[in-house]
Amino acid sequence: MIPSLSEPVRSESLVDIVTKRLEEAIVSGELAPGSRILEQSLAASLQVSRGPLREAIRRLEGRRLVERRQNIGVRVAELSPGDLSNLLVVREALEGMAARLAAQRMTPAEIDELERLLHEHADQEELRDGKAYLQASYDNDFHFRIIKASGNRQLEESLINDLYDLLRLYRARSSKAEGRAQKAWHEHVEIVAALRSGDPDRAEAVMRDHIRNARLSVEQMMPPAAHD
Amino acid sequence: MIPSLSEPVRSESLVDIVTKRLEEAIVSGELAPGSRILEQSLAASLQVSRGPLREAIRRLEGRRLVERRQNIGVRVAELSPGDLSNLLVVREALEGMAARLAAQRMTPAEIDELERLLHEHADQEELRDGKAYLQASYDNDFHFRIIKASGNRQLEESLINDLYDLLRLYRARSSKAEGRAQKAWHEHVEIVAALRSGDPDRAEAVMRDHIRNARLSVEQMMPPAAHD
DNA sequence: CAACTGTGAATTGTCAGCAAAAGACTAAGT
DNA sequence: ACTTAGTCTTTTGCTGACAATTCACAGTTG
Repeated sequence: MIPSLSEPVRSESLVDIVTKRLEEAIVSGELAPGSRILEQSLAASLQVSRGPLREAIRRLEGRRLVERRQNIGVRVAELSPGDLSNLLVVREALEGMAARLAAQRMTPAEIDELERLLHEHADQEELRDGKAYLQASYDNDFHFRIIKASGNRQLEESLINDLYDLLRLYRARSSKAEGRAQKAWHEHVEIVAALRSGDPDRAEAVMRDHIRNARLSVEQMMPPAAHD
Repeated sequence: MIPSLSEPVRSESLVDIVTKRLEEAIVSGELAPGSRILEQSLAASLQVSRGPLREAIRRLEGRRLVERRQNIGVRVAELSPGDLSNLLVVREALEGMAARLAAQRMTPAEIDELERLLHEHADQEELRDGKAYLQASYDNDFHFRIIKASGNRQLEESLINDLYDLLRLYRARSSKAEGRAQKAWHEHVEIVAALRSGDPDRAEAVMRDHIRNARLSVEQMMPPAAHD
């Protein structure tokens, strides 16, 4: 494809590229949580010098995706089961609010689109013969749409740029709870219904229930000693 | 004071020092929102080379306190009135949740302490002869205590390390609404009462009302055109 | 006189090298 | 055998220099 002439020729800075690459590697599990990052070797394999790499790492530090210890080195952040539970509490608060705002702002057309997504996924799931399965991309898409429909840019950034990245840190190794998929899908149906009703209180309550259930399901699978 | 022997002798890295210094300068208004940061001159005045300064800036980038544009430079983040309003919505969601959790965890002694803070401030305010005044340090202290009492480290970091810094960006230039001080104090009384009752729903509702009122007060003072 | 082009200064982006700290390994001593 | 001291290697922290880009301003042209 020929790029538009109005677009800049030059690509982003090395720091931007490296940041994205690292972010991708971390949330995908390519760089495992807790694993150490060696500047020299990583810089070599990315074909950049240590300067830009260090700056990219600093940015991820600000977003809590990596942790640095003085003169020791950088590690990919590691979430304890307790941290995960705590993050899901934060998510419950924020996405509950997002659903509240979305209920007041979403157009019927947008809600239709959301419902279409819902049924499309239901069909896919039937093909899989009832096997517990909840495709992450569908789930993300469903939630992202509602978050974006909130019309609150700060809320959107807090959730999508910060919180979801941290959550994916965990999701990279532990898959979703087994029996949750079908239940979660029905909760999505409830959410769409609440959004269509336009009732902010109901939308927030239903969304919070949904995320709270996800948290309880996760907590049930965790070693009880690790709850703190 | 003599430092504990178990503490390291060496100070933090230059990046850590510069990060703190910049953060302080930004939230205090010493570096005004929207103002440009020149690496060379700032590095010179801080007596460090550009490397550590750039890394510190990258960290603040990750926290959205500064914004960088390719080959142009770095600016201190600037919040529109709409952004402020949006941030207060996020705060309402998060601190509502913090109050909910705190209601279930705070000991009577902690609540007494909170109440002591409340009345101490009331006395100070009487001395000021009814003049509308809400000391920022008191207000922060009040809210911080509840946030920390939530026992949720992720929630605490989201609020204190991220959100409050962004909010202070704005507070640096526009002071609190005039008539709010007394009302806000009474709302604080309500919050303490709710916490003492141990009822999570009530605690969350009262805290959300409090922050929502603050937002509405701010929105009233803003140019209506800027609400988006 | 307006608009465009070209030149130079200022600023950001990147790199390589040096200094300092931490970690690993060996060897000696109790 | 276990601890301790010493040395060597690896890795991080920091600096200065160079390259690339942007911005400001003057000169030129229509």
